Amino acid sequence: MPEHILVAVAWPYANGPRHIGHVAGFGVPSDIFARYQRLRGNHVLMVSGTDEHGTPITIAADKEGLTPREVADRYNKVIGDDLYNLGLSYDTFTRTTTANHYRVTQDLFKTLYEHGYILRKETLGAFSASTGRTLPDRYIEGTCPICGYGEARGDQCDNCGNQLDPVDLINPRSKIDGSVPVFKETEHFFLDLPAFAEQLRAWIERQEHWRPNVRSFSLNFIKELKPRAITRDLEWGVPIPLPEYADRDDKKIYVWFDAVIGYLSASIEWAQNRGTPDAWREWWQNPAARHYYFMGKDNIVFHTVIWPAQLIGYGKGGVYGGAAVGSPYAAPLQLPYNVVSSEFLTMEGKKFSSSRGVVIYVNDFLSRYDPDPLRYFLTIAGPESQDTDFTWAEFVRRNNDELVATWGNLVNRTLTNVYRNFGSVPAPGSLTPGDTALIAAVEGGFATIGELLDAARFKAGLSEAMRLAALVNSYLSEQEPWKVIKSDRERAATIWYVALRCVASLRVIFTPFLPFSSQRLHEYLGYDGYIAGPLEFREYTEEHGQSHRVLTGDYTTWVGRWEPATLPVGQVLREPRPLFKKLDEQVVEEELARMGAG
RNA sequence: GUCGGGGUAGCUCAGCGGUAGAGCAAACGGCUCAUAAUCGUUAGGUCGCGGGUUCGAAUCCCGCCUCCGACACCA
Repeated sequence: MPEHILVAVAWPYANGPRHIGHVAGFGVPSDIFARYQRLRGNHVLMVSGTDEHGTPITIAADKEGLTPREVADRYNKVIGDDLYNLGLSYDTFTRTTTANHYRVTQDLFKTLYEHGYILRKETLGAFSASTGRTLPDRYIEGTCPICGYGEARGDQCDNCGNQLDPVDLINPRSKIDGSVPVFKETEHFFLDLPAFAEQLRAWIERQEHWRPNVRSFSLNFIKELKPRAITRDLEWGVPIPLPEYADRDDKKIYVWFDAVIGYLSASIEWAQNRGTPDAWREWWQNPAARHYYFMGKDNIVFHTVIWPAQLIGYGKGGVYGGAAVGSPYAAPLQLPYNVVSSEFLTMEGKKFSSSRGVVIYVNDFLSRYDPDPLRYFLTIAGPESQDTDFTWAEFVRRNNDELVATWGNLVNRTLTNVYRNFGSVPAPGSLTPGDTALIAAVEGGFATIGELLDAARFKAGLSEAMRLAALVNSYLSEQEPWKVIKSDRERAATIWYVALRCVASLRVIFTPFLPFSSQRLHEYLGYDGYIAGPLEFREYTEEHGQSHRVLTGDYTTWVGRWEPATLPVGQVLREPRPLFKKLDEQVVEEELARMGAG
């Protein structure tokens, strides 16, 4: 029976282009998972969007002489294009500046406030004397009151490591323009996390299927919960939905509070856009639905503690918590089923840093290389369970010696031989025990690799798929059908049939990992339709007349099934071409020189 | 500083209580259908250091060295 699976992907922040470390953490793993679940026949809803509020966007806007909205527009487009070009199959990739998102965010805020889970408190905040804007602690520097270090930050001294309060800095100044900050009392709203501590602890303890680091980190985190500020003195954000703040433009909901709500608001938008406004409830109010969240390790507590607290506190309240007329679903909004966090990717041994030129942007990468080799590398050598290193030498090697040599070559030698000698799927004679053993081994991959993907073990899944491909190469070397065909055409036809049938099944197995090349293989083998087709952008206009672009696709028409391929004898093959390109070793030096120059 | 995660073959990584693994690189051999691709064999590690628990530890515990993260207004 098909299940409802929500694939909730971290929202990339729209203050600049994203680098390959970002998509390694949230993008590629979530897409492998979603594509696999669709092949299984499950009802997948994969949502995300660009995260467009917060101080870093306003700072980027000041720097570039633009409005925050213009910055968000620019990078929403860049990031959306990147995800499209990588083949990340979102059902809805939207943005946090839609009217829909504002509406949902304000409903959650208002409902939590009415339920008593949002507290008001006066705090001392730092403001820039020149612009009047809030200065986040980390944008203030001065002399450390403890060790005397001259360039301590407002939140922490990098010299002695002590946590600081910006009020205590000697000679504080703004890191942005050098002016002396002004400190004044300001009211803020706090999410009462301690109120949820016991429920959260009990809930997290039950999640034994979570990765151990995610679970223990979260349990540790909730030992010392304090109310957490969810508003900021900032003009760029979702307005606070209380009458006394209706006319004020200096205080907004904090970006983190609204960004996680995006998972819900994007689901609602998806349902609205396809003309079935209540369809999102099949995922959010269906107790049997499972929600998987994908993100980098820096985001864990937002998804295991803060967002669940928001959902628990919202309960069955508000506009979206209750039952819809005629809907069979009335349960409270679903909590995460699994929170899959990745570690970090480093670059030639160093931490990514755009300011220091240690960076490879997705769009730059894809302007010179194909998406599947990048997806391959980020899966087989990605930061799934620990930090891993990207080097150009390793990328070229993985591409040439693994992807091209093992899988690409198996496909190419099989298709080329069959196409040339038979033109269509040859009729096999009787199969030997060796033939059936190979077929059984490859087809067993649907069970073993399926289990690995269900458990979000993508690296192990892809390794196993590669092992199966190598098995078929080994079979061909042993059987030598190119020799056999000279004396026994029927036996040669049988060998090629066996190899081709294995390739046809591997085509399905590789689809979640390598959708672009799998689609081409699908066509070469003579199949019709999409096993992994194109994505599309659609433009939607909201009630206030503003429109925005959504990345989506018509995935229900795709034809793949996560099961051994049927390969009809006589199916006519299309002329094959190599699936992947071998890269020249020179690429390594060129890319390193490019990075040095940038 | 506090908390957490790493340190395993030349390289990149898996294993996480029961005789040390994979891929690549290296050496040798086979094949020549295939993008000079492939297949087989061999070699290669006192599993960061020092203690401890255990019949038995890379795997659990303690200490140390080292690298990397998180630590509320950095998404």
